[in-house]
Amino acid sequence: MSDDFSFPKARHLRHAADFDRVYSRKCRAGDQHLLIFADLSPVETTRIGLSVSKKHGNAVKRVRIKRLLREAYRLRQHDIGEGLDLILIPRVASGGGLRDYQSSLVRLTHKLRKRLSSPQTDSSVTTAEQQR
RNA sequence: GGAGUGGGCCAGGCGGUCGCUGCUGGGAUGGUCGAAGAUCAUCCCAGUGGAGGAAAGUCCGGGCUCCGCAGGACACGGUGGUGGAUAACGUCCACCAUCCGCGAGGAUCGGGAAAGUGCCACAGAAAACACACCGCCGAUGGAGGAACCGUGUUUCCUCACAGGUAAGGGUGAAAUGGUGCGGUAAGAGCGCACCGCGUUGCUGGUGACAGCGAUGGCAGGGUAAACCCCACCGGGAGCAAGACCGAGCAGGAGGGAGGAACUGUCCGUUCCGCCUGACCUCCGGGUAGGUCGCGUCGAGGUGGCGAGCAAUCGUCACCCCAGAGAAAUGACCGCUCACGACAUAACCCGGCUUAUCGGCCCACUCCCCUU
RNA sequence: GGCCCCAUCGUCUAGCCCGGCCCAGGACAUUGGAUUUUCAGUCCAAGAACAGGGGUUCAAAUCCCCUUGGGGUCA
Repeated sequence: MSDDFSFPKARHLRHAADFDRVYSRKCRAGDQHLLIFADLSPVETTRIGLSVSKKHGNAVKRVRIKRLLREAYRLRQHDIGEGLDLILIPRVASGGGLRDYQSSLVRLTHKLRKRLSSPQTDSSVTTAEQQR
């Protein structure tokens, strides 16, 4: 499993309802390259969504940032683990490369996972189920 | 060799590893159908395809879809030399006119201002109506005066009264053809020559128009990207169009006194109901969402031949060439070179405009040098 | 993706339709001065803009075209 770096469509966050759920959870973390919203996923896998505003430039520049973010997740997905829904928002003036996005992604998701797991009980999944 | 004009083409290349996506073939797991098997969903393997010359801006035109529509007129909007091309166009081609360039060539929203209306600041006598004003003249007529071998139908002077003129009038973007000669009291196309303009005839051309001739002394400022007139064109909205399926919630019709959970059954308990209707069946509209529209067939591409000056058209052969949907072409490494610009299809085409690192090719013009 | 609208001093705006008196007017703000023992207030004065480029015209903030930057709307 650890040598599988594929990134199929099931790992994309695709529906407006999913985006609204993650945004309304209001659990976010950021550094100079990225801002990440997170929530526990109703499915077993981790899914990511991308939001790149028009302030980043024309379509070529925005699509390039999305590709870098997907590539960063693809290469480091085993350091992140399963069961999260993430929305990645790049900072406007960061100018980050692939390595910047990789390190930011891993560090911020670990922080977010700890924060999502900490309230009340140990088992994060059952907590999420009870809340839902 | 230098300077330049017009047109066309390319848009880094090769290799390796990981990854995304459409299609085809094979396989695995699960669901549905009575089996063989079919079909759907997910995944794996192999093969194969995978952005642009502007994909951009959305400035025009068309296809396509829905809505509207007997016909006509008006309004509104657009186009604007002529002829052709085209599905159509505000596009393209050829030609004409005007302007620019020594030239190859380039530019032009290029109908009408002798249909009408409006506007033309400041300056200027006057801004479109021809005069008036300042001027010039005063030949002719008039008034006054002077001269004389001459007493006159004489000559000269003055006035600016009648009158004649449009040469000139600092301006202005623009002022009633221009230059020259003659002519006159002063002047004036008043006369003449050349140029410009109008009318008209002939010739050439499909036509815009051109050439030649005759004739008229001359019409008459600019602005229509001001209203307008003329000719031609145009129904409206747009794939988030539109078609199909369709949870949930609410609604309607019929049935209806029970229904649901704890539990497989009975008992029991709890909850929701008993005409202000729980629950069941059916119905239409249709939200979230999904499928199609949507890329195997097109105003399609490549090559040949033919028609045409060309745009383009005809014909023959071959080819199938992106199809996503929070949205696919990327990441890393190595080599190489001119060290890589602008910029990512979203229903599809034909154009225009704008952005752009550079490189290559063809045709032509001018200047210089050598043979 | 389609359709539509807007752009004027630091800010809010007038002028645009119908071109000229516009090197663009007003309010608030800023700066300087006067008044006042000082501050506030009041009065006087100054600076400061037609998004950019091209065209039509004698003349453009205004008319036409292109570009840039904002905004709205349609599931």
